[in-house]
Amino acid sequence: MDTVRTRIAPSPTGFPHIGTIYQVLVDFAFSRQNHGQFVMRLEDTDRARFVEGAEGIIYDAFAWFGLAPDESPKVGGPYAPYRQSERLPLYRKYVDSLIGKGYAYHCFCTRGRLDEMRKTQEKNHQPPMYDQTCLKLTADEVRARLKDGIPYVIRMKVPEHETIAFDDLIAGHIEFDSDVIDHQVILKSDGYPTYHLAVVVDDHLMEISHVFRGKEWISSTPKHVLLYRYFGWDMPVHGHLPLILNEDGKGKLSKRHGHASVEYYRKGGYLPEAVLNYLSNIVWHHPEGKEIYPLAEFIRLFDIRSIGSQAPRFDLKKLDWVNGQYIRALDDKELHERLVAFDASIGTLEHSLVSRTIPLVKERMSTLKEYRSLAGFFFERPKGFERPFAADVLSIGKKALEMTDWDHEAMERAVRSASEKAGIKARDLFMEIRVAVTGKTVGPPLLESLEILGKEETLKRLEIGL
RNA sequence: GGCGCGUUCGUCUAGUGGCCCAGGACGGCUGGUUCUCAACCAGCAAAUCAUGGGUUCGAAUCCCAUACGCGCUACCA
Repeated sequence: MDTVRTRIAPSPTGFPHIGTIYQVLVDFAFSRQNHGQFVMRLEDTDRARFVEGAEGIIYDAFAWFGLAPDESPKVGGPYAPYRQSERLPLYRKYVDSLIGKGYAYHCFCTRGRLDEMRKTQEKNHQPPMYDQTCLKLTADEVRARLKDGIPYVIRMKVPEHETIAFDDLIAGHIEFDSDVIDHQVILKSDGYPTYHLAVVVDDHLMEISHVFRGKEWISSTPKHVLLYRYFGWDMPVHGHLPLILNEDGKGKLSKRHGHASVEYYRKGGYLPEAVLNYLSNIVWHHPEGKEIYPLAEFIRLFDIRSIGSQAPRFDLKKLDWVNGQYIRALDDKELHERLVAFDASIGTLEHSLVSRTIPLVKERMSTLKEYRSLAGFFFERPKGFERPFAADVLSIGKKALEMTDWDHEAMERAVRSASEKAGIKARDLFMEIRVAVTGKTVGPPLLESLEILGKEETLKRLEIGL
């Protein structure tokens, strides 16, 4: 069997989309499962949408998830260059061969004419497609226009009344009537190829064996089938992944929604392995019904053919749960390191103090971001209080704590006996102390927290409360 | 409008003709451990398997139609 080679081809148009990572996960896992390579190619043919610096951000994102490509513009590889903008002469050469074989032609139609044409088609309830005006041009007419310097694009021809079929690894057998396939532009007037030409040429030249991409591409695939046929090349196996929908199920996960961007998860305190695990659950179902499993297990067990075809919604609540599971599975030392890596300001806090707070807040966190709100009171006095407190009750607590040894078991005995003596519920007394010391009505176990806070600081805060 | 794909609890799903009066997870609710929250444990509610027709002794599972949803329909990817 030939080597398995998968590829991701992002466009440098901004922060990477979580859908890209979802694809990378499949590419990566499939290539590892089959002892192949995973390639990254930069699809920077759209100069209008190009964003400076986006390429670096893409590497960062991949690295954060631990899904680094084996070949890329950055690390190079035997099929360089991996940036499409550096492969322009190549596309030109293949386009010329297509023209030579009569599978593509020059089109001199202006944007204005094209827009006009589409408008009329829409008005007449016809499918908006190129009307093939320039297909009728004679060789001499083409030569003359070229000589006059009239701008042009190259379009691919499409046979009439033919069924174009392909077998999709995920979606199964798909057929299209060639009459609904447009004479797609394959080379733009600026000399850049469109996606359709570039993807076919590059996937072939880079010896990509398996193409995984979102299902939105399925309607374009017949064009690619045709192109492979025109070139006389074998087509790689294609697998179209189900789209991920927005939380409300209306439309595919879009950049309008903040959580479509990888940045959202990084800044939100999510662990990359948890996000990957969640993404794995979207694309695949564990045979034992497990929902939490490491990437290695996904790579070992997942079956590309078992992927469903329906588009799931993105469920942030479930991601939070998965993330919480991963946080709780971390040992305290590792969680500490992760917190510092996530938020450098946590690294400036007293190290041993942070260490002691971690066991208390760990099971209360679903994201790293929550550490600050959960443990903030250890490091600074509350700036406000969620509710006022009863001074008389509080003074009972203060007296009890003043006289006790400073370990939480002794403190508990002291607080309980004080509340009994005063005829108030212990839980009410706990609550008053909690609000005065932490500013909040909920939080980590009170007495253990006070033990860490220290007697002096605790009493000082109670004093202020009175 | 055309073409393509899809439709099982609120959400993600298991399920490929009898083992399903449909199982699991998230979320919700109730109770327990407990100083609160969280966590953990126990339990509850929640799907006439989109609808209508077939096929079959038997259908969530196969076929057809309808409805709805999503995707594509650019010199964007």
